[in-house]
Amino acid sequence: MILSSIEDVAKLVGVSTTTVSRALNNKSYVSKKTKQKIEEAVKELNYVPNKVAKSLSSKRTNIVGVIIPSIIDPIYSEEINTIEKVLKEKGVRILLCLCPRNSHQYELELKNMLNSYIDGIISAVYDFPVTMAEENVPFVQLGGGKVDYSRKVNVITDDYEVGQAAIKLIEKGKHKKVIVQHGPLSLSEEQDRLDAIVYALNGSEVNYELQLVDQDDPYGIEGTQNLFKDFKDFDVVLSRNDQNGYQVVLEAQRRGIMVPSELKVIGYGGSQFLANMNSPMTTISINPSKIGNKVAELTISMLAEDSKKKNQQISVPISIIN
Amino acid sequence: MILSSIEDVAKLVGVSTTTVSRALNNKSYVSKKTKQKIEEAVKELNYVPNKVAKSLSSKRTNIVGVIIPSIIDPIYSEEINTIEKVLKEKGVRILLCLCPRNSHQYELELKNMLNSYIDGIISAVYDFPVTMAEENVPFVQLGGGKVDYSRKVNVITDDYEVGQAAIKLIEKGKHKKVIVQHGPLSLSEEQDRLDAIVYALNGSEVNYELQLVDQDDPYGIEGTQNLFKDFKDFDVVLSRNDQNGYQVVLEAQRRGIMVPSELKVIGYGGSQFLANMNSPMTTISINPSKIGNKVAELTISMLAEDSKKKNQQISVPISIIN
DNA sequence: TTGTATGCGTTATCAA
DNA sequence: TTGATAACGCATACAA
Repeated sequence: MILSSIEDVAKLVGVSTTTVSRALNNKSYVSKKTKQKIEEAVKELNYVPNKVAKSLSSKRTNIVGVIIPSIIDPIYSEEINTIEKVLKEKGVRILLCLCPRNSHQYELELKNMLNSYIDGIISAVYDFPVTMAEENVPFVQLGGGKVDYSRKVNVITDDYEVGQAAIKLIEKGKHKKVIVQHGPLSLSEEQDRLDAIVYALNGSEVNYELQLVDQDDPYGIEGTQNLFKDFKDFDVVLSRNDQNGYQVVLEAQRRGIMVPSELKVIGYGGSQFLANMNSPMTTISINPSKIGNKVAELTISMLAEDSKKKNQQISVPISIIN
Repeated sequence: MILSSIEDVAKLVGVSTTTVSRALNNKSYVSKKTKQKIEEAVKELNYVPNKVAKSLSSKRTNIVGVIIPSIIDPIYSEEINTIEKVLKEKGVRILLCLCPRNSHQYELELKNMLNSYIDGIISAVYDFPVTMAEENVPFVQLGGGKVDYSRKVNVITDDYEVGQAAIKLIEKGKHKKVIVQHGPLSLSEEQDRLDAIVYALNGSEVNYELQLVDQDDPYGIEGTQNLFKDFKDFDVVLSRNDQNGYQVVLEAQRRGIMVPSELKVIGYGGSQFLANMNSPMTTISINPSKIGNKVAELTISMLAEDSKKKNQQISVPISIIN
């Protein structure tokens, strides 16, 4: 494809590229006459400024990298959906990068993004110490359950709140045994949330057991099989996410177990997608759209200020979906 | 953030930038000695080549723009998931752009992407005549039901197949009335698929009615309400997508209608996400992961060949999920 | 095997 | 109000 450059426009009008640049960017004074001529030439040549060149000069791309572990998970879909829309309004676009939580791929991805096309990073993958690379870019941590002061900006869901919500949903003395599902505890996010939940459960004398569920089980199928295979006599499941909760409900129904009367299933997530599935579980919603909104706002302000000093830790309140 | 440039490396080693460039890109011969020195300097300075500069010079970004109407829809999530992974292996990254099907936003988005950061476009939004802009970029049409020869590369689901599959699922003479859901017919994709289905239904003397469902009803809630409000005595629903199908099943169950014995619900889509929801509907799966794979492959080959001449229209077969 | 000069398209600085 | 020149960081043609 042959594209016209600013020089083509300049030649056509008979001015310098400087003048064209000024006219198009409304910098300093350009006479109305030449400005008009330039605009005509732009149309005639179908000229569009080359953003790569612009970026090389300005050191700005108006692109942010977004790193998430999965786009299949409706929580992330919903967050990304909001983030993209809000950022777009501000002329910021997103470079999407899928990266497992615990892999060394992350460092590569990060390094790849740095010194490249991005003005900042939004990442839901943060289970690593802050690297030097990361340190020098506007970085927004998307999600997590504990404020991480080593990172400049976090938008989290307070694990303590989650624990307290869980204990409120589990009426004391009424249940025999709670199964608490969790992902691999090598991931700080998993460990933190589990800690908060266990803390809450211990505080209210509830009998519970832990179930480790695999990371690579996006639909909660395997976790559910194992739940019913490995555990007995439970009447509450605090599932790792709504997908797992949904499957637990399905399996319970297959086995003729009434939900929630005989088995209470508590989900975690609260994406609109699963909320509309009408599963008889109760869900602790992290309000993904709100999180997305906050993340986008903070990203915008970080980019605008061009000062990486301002630390902000924001916790988006949870809510309960029945 | 202060980044080191190729010149910093060159100075440190005491060679020219040309030599450094050659050493790092393995072009022509560089003595082992200097090469080693350069590598050390790179490490010391934590040098990473600036991709923007690289792109300005090479006219290549290794980024493709991906335009889809929604990331909430699991069909697109699943496609994007595959596309991102396959492209990543080849060093290609994706700029994600959400854009409604029928809005004029599309032209803006397209223009915005052109002359900017992308080597090509993958788009599930194609309900417009081919614009001049689009014409000059490697363009892959993601989805659709009819080969569109005006576009260079399509990966589609053959509407005819869909119609034939539908008619096979609707046993002749056994059903009273089929409701065929469809989106706004101003969208060619909707019109084409409906045509194919109607053609199939007419050919087998099945009684049917059409229901227009809103585009902005991502979970199929409203469409389902209207279905039961506006139509009577139907015993098959050919839903617009799995989300609608799922909701129809839910509402039927609420009303005490047995699915599928009293009401047969046929979904369309076949994302793993919904397939795992265990809804008693039958789904015509377009096999989104396969589509994503094909799209990614074709994209890679288009970019590699750097020749936009080769037209390819590929139809990914459907399958039935029970 | 290495270096010089030039170009990629734009913006900013300094002059006129 | 306009223009010449340098700079952004890298790659390549041409020389040496």
